[in-house]
Amino acid sequence: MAKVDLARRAEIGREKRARTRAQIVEAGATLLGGRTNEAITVDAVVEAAGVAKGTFYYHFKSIGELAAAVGAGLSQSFDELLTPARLERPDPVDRLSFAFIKFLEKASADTDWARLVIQSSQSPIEFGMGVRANLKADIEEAIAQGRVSVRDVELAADIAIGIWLEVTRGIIERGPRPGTTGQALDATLRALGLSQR
Amino acid sequence: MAKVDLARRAEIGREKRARTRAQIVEAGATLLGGRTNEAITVDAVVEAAGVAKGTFYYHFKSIGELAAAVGAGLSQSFDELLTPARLERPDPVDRLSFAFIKFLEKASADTDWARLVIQSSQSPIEFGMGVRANLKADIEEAIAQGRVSVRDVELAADIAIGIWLEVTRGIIERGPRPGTTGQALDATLRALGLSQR
DNA sequence: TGTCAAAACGACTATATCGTCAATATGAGA
DNA sequence: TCTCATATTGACGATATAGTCGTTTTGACA
Repeated sequence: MAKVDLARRAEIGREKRARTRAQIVEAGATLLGGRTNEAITVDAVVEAAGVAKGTFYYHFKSIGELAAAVGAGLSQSFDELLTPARLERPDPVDRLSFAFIKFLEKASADTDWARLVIQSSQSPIEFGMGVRANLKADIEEAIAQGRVSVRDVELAADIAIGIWLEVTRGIIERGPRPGTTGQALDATLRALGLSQR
Repeated sequence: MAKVDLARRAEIGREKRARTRAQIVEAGATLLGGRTNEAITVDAVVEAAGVAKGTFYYHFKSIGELAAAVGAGLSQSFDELLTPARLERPDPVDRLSFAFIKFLEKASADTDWARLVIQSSQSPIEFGMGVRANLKADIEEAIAQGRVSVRDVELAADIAIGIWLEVTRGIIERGPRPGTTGQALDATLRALGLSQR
């Protein structure tokens, strides 16, 4: 009777499910990044993803849940950009500088990604917090070493994040310019009052 | 026959019109500042303003037109904050510093205003452009005097605006802290590589 | 090739929001 | 008090979007 392997069936299901789900998440990311101010609709998402409406609700309970999934993907892209190089850098300022440059290069190369980050930065609910936590840890370490003139960690984080976000907006708006990345980093380090090691 | 003064009638109308219109604009400003991500609705505006739906459409063609009116009011508040003091300051760095401090103080004192500015900064369509133009003029003058190490005016503007916006977000999020305003200004001047006169 | 559980579909109802318009209210001056 | 141009009202039909659900398709495996 039990001739079918139910576990295998479920696995197949999971794989197919993952493909379609990825389509929807990608469409959602594009729409979320490109919106001006009005909210995105389920109809717009399913049209962009090329799936039926029922399929959307099979995968997500609401647009909010989709947005959360997009945010999770964004978090992952940040981690992938950073994690490998973080461990091998003992100096907090090196880590901070590396991340700053890396993110800015990514934004220059992938405008859609940049738009999405900018949009997501509006709601600091979950995604931006991880990045900020890393940044704050680096700054705190540098402060402890007496190398930062801005004493308030939160303020220092705001300064670095603010410069990064607005420079990224500039790249989106006016395109990447040679030298911008390095100059932006230098400006940020000066702003924090960082003395070289 | 012509016993009524038509011009006077029209004036009365204009006054009453202005009052109701102001109510709607104020409600719109609150909603636009407080929104998370979904678009605001006409129904929400009329409820907040305490007027009927028809009244909204009597004054505005759409939500977009209301948003434009709110943006115009915001522009005006910036000008009022600045203009009187701008003319009597010959030094561009003084002007820039004054504006930076003034805006930050205003944001600390009036959180609703700050929220609205943050939200409006997303769409650099018209409102933010005036502020940016002033800022760029000041920076350009300082660059011409050889006092700024960041040579790209657009980048310099992005840096100053970025710091201001994110510090303002911090104030909204975590409340104003003593010393933040001055430290943020110092950091901005360092970021731009400004040497004192 | 047939089976079947998971996945996808899309038509449908419910609800929200838009935008209109005929009717009513307002209020300064005659 | 009456007039009337202007402003305000809110019910209404039109449209857009949300969310449901019975039906159909898919595809690995027996």
